[in-house]
Amino acid sequence: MRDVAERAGVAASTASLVFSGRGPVAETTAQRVRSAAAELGYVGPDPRASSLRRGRAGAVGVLVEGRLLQAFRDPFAVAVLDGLAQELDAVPTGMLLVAQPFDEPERAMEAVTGLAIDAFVFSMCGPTESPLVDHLAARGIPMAGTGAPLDRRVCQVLIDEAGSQGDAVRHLRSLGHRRIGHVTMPMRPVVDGGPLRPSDLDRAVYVDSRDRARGFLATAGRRAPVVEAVMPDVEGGIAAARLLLDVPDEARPTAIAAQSDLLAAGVIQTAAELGLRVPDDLSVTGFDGVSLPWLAAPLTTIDQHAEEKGRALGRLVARLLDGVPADQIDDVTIATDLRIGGTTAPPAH
Amino acid sequence: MRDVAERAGVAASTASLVFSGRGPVAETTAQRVRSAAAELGYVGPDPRASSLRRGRAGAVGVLVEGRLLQAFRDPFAVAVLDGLAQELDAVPTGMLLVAQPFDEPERAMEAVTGLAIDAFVFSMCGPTESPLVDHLAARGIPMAGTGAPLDRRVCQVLIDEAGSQGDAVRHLRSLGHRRIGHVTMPMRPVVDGGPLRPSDLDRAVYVDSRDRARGFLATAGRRAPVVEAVMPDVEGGIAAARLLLDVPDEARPTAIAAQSDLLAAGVIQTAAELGLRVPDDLSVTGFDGVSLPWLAAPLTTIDQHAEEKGRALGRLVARLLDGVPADQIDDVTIATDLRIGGTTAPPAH
DNA sequence: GTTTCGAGTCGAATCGATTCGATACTATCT
DNA sequence: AGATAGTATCGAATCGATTCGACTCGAAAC
Repeated sequence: MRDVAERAGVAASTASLVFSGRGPVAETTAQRVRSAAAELGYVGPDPRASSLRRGRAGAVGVLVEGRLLQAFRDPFAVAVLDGLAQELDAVPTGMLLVAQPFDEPERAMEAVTGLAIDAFVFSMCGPTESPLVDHLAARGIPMAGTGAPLDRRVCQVLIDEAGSQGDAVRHLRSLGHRRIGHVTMPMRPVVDGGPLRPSDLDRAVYVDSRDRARGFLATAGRRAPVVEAVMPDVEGGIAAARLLLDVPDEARPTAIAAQSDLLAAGVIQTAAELGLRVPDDLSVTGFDGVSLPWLAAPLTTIDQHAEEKGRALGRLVARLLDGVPADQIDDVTIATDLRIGGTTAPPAH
Repeated sequence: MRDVAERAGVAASTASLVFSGRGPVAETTAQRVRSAAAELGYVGPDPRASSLRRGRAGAVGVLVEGRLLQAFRDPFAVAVLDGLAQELDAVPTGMLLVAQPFDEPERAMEAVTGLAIDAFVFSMCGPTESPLVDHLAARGIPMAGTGAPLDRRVCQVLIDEAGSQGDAVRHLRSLGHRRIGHVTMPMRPVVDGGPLRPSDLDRAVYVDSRDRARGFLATAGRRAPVVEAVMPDVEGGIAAARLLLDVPDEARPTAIAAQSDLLAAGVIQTAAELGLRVPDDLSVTGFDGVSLPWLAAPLTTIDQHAEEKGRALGRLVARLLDGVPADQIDDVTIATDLRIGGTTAPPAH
């Protein structure tokens, strides 16, 4: 920029004003600077230097737990991210993906340590605690999340997990179902899956799965069968559903409430494999309210307005970037809606 | 850092050596510096300053065309990104998402202008040209892509689009199919969709869709019916398939080659709606080779090894970051494989 | 005819590290 | 003892902008 300024016959500070657009510059001077820049092939201030001086990097970190491939397999995760992107785009601020492998969480630390970011987002509900929080707090980087990590330094966008899951179960009960099963998402980064006892919930580190399971038990009864999926995807739903459905008729639930739409899709597929018709022989509810155009019938589900959730998160981040201290920002709660589709009906008998 | 150095009784340069780990420092000195840092609550060098001095930002830009929600709906896109992330994680380098809305492509320019990045990746095959290329080249930022933008300053990871699509068609022909239809991805950012004439291909800006269509026509015959989908997703496939299948029996193709697995899923769904059995009444091939666990039968498809493609891209980026000039790096071509599943069979009559 | 004002410009300080060459000191070898 | 090598540390220059207060100058106000 120094060269450009020299060539235009102005001080470097004036050239800076031309490029940044703040401060008064005569139009003729600006022209001269711009043409000097063009002649020298200068394409604008170096973002690195600009970022140092301004104290702004123009990007926020976004944590992705596990592998991208797996994290983004869920349309819900992507929808939240999309909403977040919409709001951040207006700031404007970029999104810097930070991977946190399940097997070596400290990798995320190393990555974050060297990254120039203005804020950090835990966009998916991950573990209740994270070493990142202390580090970021020490660096003065504000944080936002959706339920986790549980720390008052992290601003949250929440939903009523337990209550919403209860809504789904109440819908099933109102249809007449009494034997209702539950398929949960994993309760921690790596799980074996399989039947879950109520007491197991106390060791959960993923609050969303845990609280939904609690909501389920509170509404369906503490003896209702609960199975934890190994992964929160269709395959996970298939495997979990087999445990619930591949049993003698009299023991089989007449309805299954799954903790996500993807899991519900797996349940539906397993039902088909076992010759059970949905909703005639088995009612299925999901959770999330994402679009799954490949399902034959629209899913009965709890719509948690993923995109809006992401936007709310983005607005929180925008306020944090504006300098509002985290402790002056109230957590936001998004309302959820029971959306009745074609996968629930009264039980056959 | 100055304060930390002072407190530890060393020069700032020595403290820097302690934190960066390069250069010899006596263990006792290092200890002193570290404990001084701990006492002062210093958590390491400011990435912004470090980035300015070192000339490295520790992040690469990744272009996302359109909205995240839509771009990441395709597991193929995510798988490529995942492979990319794997390699970049080893560098290590973060991924900075840069959105390029269909309606205002210049937004991407503004975003990129202010971002500190060391390289740029066009991970999905986008338009043949992009204004970003000139800008990034001027800033000396190396670029890599998968087929687009077509510019010798952009290193490419490619597949044989036309030949691979031809493989799928040859498979169908070898089964005895003679009336074969084709469902293409969009040929430009915004399209109306619908029947496509061979001459339309000359106006395409997405090279992958175009070349696959050319490969199709070369193998299936230039009069074979081709329909362009409005979006490269399941819904797009459904709508396109209706145009091909909802016709009198004698005009209906006995097989459809889709340009992506998602489109193929849409074709299969439409077939079901119309009472056509797959593969008995209609054979369907996809393209990509991604995992779609919600499909009843495994799809016959062209596996283009998405994750490996992403990793190859990542390795290219790693070399560029190592300082190898773009013109010294040869384009990489990934081999594709025809993977025969349960959606193709000889025609009924 | 002075004062006041504001637009436009500039110089210098600053953001917070990294790096290079110089220097001091210790250990090893002849 | 003197040369040689190697280790540890330091000072100063540098990366490339941004920002603040000071300054100039012409026009408007009194």
